[in-house]
Amino acid sequence: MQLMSEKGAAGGGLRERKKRATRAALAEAAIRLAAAHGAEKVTVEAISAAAGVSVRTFFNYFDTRDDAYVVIDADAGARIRRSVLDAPASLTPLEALREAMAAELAEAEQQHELWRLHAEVLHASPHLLVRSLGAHMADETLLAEAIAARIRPGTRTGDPAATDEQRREALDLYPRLLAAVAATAVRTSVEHWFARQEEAAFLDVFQEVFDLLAAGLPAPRA
Amino acid sequence: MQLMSEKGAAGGGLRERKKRATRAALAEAAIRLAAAHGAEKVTVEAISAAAGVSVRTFFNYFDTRDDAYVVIDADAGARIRRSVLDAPASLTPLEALREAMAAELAEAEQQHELWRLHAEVLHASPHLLVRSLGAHMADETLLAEAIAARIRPGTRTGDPAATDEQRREALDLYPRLLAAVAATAVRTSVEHWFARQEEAAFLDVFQEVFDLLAAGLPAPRA
DNA sequence: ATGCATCTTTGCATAGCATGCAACTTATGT
DNA sequence: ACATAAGTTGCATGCTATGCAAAGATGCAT
Repeated sequence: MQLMSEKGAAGGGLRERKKRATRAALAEAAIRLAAAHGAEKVTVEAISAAAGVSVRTFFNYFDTRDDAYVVIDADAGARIRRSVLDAPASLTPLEALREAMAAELAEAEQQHELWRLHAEVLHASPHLLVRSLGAHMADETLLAEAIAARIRPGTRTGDPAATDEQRREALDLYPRLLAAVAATAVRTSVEHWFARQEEAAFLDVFQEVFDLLAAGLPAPRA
Repeated sequence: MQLMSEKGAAGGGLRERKKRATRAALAEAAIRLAAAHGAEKVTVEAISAAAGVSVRTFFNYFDTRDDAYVVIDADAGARIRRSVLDAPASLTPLEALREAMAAELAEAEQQHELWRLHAEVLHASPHLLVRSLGAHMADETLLAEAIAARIRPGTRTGDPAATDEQRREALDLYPRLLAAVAATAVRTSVEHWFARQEEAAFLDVFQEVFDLLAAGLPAPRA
């Protein structure tokens, strides 16, 4: 019995592959239609038709229409957490976080077309940007756990039996704040970069944000 | 001609007062019903009936059902902005922000019952917490503008002719980040306080969060 | 007070989102 | 090949949300 199925990989039986294909087809159809006609104008019926499944099946994969717009890579959070845990001990938690997220974002930027379409769609309707935040909030709690585990190696992390409620209550203020601020850093970086694309590369903006945070948000040249 | 009508005050004609009353009645009915039966189980019909208006009228006041849950005090943002602008020049932007928000939160905490019901409802369904963030995001842009104006007094703020798009593009990274981080600070404080209500008063948690931010999120006792 | 202009509320019609259920089709394991 | 489990589909249903036009309430000038 292999330990495989990191569940983001390509393996699995025909069934799993088909499911992933269907989900991907729905997500991509949703984004392309949204980019073309505006997110609010696209009906679930249109998305389903473009992906070649019934409307009912769409709702087997996504709880709401908007979920199809915002869930890009369901495994990114897990990779970031592992990266935080595995980072050299010489790094501060904030530095480890910066490295982990920078690596992930650099990879995301490779898939240029989809990343760009996503940015466009989300930017076009703030409503979706908010949902995107929401999609990352469960991740945020898990990330806070990983940070806590890094600081205090005794802490157990990734316990599947724990409810979100329990996770939240067990957390100290510091890891919680760090995770929240990191998510905010990403969001702010994306917004600023998108507003001024000509002036700066995305990863540079991201680094500058973390520099500001590490410096305690000092008042700029008064 | 008085300078009055800070539009949160009690003044105004009968029409305005009635409108505010209706809106308040809807918001309060929504929160009470949500606290009692669960936010998702409450229909717009029930909220409208409890407030004594028609369903259609509900949608004249709120774009979506969930908006009724999250919009507590529509003028809080404006007060914070003014407070930031009026703060003594000796304070850093971060300090001015902390003072402004602490004052506002202290007042909110006075209205104990509603504040508490809100916290409960939002905490019970993360979905709404997300929408709450969204409701504050427009405010966030305005706040970033106010911060920019405080730093560079030449900057115009509160121009009603500017679109959100224009506002966003004009902003520097620093004020944008500061506004975003401040909003995150509030959210994190509320979450942590709610998870451990016995252990610490809310405003103390809030102060600690800002201390951590001002110190550059240093690694805790390793 | 009377009448007019403006704003607000309301019911009705309509479209789209979302869920439960039962029937049907397709993989998987033996 | 067979039985079981998993996935898909259509149908019925309820709720959210918007446009429109009629009716009601308010503000204002005379």
